[in-house]
Amino acid sequence: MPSSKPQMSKETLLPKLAAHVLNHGLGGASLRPLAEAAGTSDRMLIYHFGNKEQLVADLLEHIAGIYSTALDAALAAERPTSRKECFERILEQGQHPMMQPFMVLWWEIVAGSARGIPGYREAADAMMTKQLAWLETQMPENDPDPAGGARYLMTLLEGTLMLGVVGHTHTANAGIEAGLLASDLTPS
Amino acid sequence: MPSSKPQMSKETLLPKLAAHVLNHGLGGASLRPLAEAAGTSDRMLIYHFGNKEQLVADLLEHIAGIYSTALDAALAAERPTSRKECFERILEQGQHPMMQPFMVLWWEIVAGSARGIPGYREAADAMMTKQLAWLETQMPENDPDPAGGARYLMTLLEGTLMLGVVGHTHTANAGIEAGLLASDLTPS
DNA sequence: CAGAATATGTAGCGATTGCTACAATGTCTG
DNA sequence: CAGACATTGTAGCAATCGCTACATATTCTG
Repeated sequence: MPSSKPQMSKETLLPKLAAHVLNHGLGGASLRPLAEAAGTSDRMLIYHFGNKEQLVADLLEHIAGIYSTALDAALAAERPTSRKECFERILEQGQHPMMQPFMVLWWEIVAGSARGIPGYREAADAMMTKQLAWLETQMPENDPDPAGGARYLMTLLEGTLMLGVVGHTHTANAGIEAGLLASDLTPS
Repeated sequence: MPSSKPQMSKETLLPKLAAHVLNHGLGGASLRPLAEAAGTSDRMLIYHFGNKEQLVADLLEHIAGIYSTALDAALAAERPTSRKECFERILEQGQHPMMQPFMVLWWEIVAGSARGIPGYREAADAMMTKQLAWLETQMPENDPDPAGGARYLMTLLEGTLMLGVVGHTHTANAGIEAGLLASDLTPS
């Protein structure tokens, strides 16, 4: 019998759990469907994580880690030459259909963070911190204020994403056109 | 017996339901607690709204209406003199403790909109449309592009609020400082 | 090999979920 | 007043919830 024991643990479970959560949401997920997606039982999920709250917290931390490594792997080959170009590249990437499940989950994390559900805020904070650091590396080389500029672009980016989610892409686009151009300090 | 019949209906129920939802969330709300908060029974909620999905949709529409009239009543006495002042005023208002329950609910609505839950997107869209129109009336009198400026400020505002929710107020503040000042087209 | 510790299956508990069947009140219209 | 219709209470159903008790298997340790 060459079949070795599956030997489940938190670490082997979390990726499958994360995959399920990305497709079906986090708040509405219950133990039995989660367990089935991970090839185990609710009984074992409680055994490994203690309770559901801890499972969700661990899961959020894991997802934040996934996001972090995804950003590390997404360094652009060539830097943009203006803040506007930088903004548009990143926005395009965030709106890519491949990113959609993650974006849907992201807003759930934001909502959980606002409501103070344990684990949500820490995960959201970590992801934003990571994104900010990443964005700093993507700023135009000749930008006079890369740190401030990255924070500025990030604020605009998050606002644009939110408006997009509620069907106001046009509003954000017009806003970007009216404001970002005027503030693009990048020397041309 | 002078006590007249309460005569419940959708219209008399919705305000009490909205109050409960503002304090306890929308997604996690179940019929029996909602009914108790409204002084009735789950049986009657189903009777009046047909099913829970319709109840939530009606409730969201009602809450959007509340938001709309609140904005109508919140016209500033005097117009700001710069985009930055305009932005800061509105942000301060949005961060007022009184607004907190509404903001918490707002992110839940955004998350529901992203996930495509019926009714959420319509309500979110309506509230953003209303806020945009209101913001246009609050722009500095001498702004060269009130329409575009309002959309620009709104994008920045929503980004700032989101970053604040996840513990990145400092990031948004630095971004505003670095970007909004440079793009303030208002003649001084 | 014996016993301890770890890992897993089976079965179920009490609570809550949205919703319904049925009956009993009203209240309004003819 | 009679009957139609609108409103409401009581009771409960099938499903699902997080979680646990108990027994069994497996693996590690002495």
